[in-house]
Amino acid sequence: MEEKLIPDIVVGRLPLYLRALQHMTNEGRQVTSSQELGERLGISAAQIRKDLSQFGEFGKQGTGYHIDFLQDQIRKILKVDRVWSVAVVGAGDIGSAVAAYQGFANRGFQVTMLFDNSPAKIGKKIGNFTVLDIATLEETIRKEGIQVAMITVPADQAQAVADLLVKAGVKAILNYAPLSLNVPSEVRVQNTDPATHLQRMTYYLD
Amino acid sequence: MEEKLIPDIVVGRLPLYLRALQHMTNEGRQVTSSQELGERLGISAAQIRKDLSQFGEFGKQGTGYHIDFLQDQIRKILKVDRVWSVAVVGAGDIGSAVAAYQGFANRGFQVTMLFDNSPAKIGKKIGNFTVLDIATLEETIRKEGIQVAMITVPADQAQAVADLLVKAGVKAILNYAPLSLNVPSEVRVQNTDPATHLQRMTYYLD
DNA sequence: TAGATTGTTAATCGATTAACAATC
DNA sequence: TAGATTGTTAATCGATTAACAATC
Repeated sequence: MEEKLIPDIVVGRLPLYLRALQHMTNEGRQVTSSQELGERLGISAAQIRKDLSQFGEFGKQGTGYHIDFLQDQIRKILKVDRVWSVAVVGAGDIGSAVAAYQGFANRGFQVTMLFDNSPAKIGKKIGNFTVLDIATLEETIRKEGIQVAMITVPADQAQAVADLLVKAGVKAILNYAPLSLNVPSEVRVQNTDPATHLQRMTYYLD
Repeated sequence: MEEKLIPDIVVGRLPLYLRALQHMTNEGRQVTSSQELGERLGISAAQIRKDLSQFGEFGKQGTGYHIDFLQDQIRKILKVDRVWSVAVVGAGDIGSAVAAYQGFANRGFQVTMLFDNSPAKIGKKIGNFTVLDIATLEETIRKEGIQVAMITVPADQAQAVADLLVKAGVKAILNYAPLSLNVPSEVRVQNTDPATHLQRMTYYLD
């Protein structure tokens, strides 16, 4: 049923559109246009229309887009019209922070497990989570059918954790460790490394 | 002295090259090639050579690149051959975690200040930091000449904080709040929103 | 109707890759 | 020397933008 091949760069912009639309809903807005969306996001109106047109016709000439309707459509496209269970591996500062993060609500995700390998942490409470033993990760994740995980362990353990997650059936990994993970091509990885992000900006400073 | 205009997408890959080279150094390696780097990073060898050639000739035919030398060159290009002072605004879970993050060492950054607006936090110790009053932000950042900051406040306060940082002279912002910031064109922003990253991957799941 | 804005096509622009002479 | 790998050019590929007929 997936007819067309959509460029990944287009898929990558949809979450930004969705976020802006949710923001507009919070402001009590009903209708928007490609131009307004573009101004908010720093993206051209033509590009937004082109991106959306890959998936269907969601607007009306002369009027624009109904915000609620477009939101629903993008949620379906991105498959965040449901709640994905997320496992967090690594109960350090970052892992604890993302496990407690309030920002996943209404965006399609709920952290349901927090793993670590440290005997000092296993079994202890961190926020609402009881830290689980990483030795039980594969079995637990497979049993629950979890497909989404975040890696928040130190760099030297991240690849081993990734291997374990892949073995357990995880198909999408958000990696906070500062290195490039090696995974099979059917597994998606997104990296978020604060030093890398900052280094990308210092080039432009004096 | 900046002769050529370098595409931002090229600048964005340099931190990845640098990270891989640092990793190789840790493994005790001396020499690498565009092919090896490419395999590690999932980038074509041709692209790596092309990217590097924008800045100079760093390799030798038949041999490849001296890792230490190339690292030094990229550090200079990215201006991380020095240590940038970084201000963190927002002393919640995420702000506290990035303020304590060990991964900035040797990558050009040191968090030196942690701000918040909550009377319950101001003056208290969080890790090695005494939380500073956001009311003093502009003056303090300007006096110290800080150009790099991270925003880790809730979404509804992020734009106001960004405005304040820009007024204080900050030129590079790493934004953890889930919204698009509006800043003048001379200020760089990088966004990192876990829900957005995850939504970019669920499209490919079943 | 007049004005606004979509969806789409064609044109432009930019990025990636392939190929190879140069040379270590 | 023979083999390897660079830096660079030209070709290819893909993404963005401009423009406009369709139509609400």
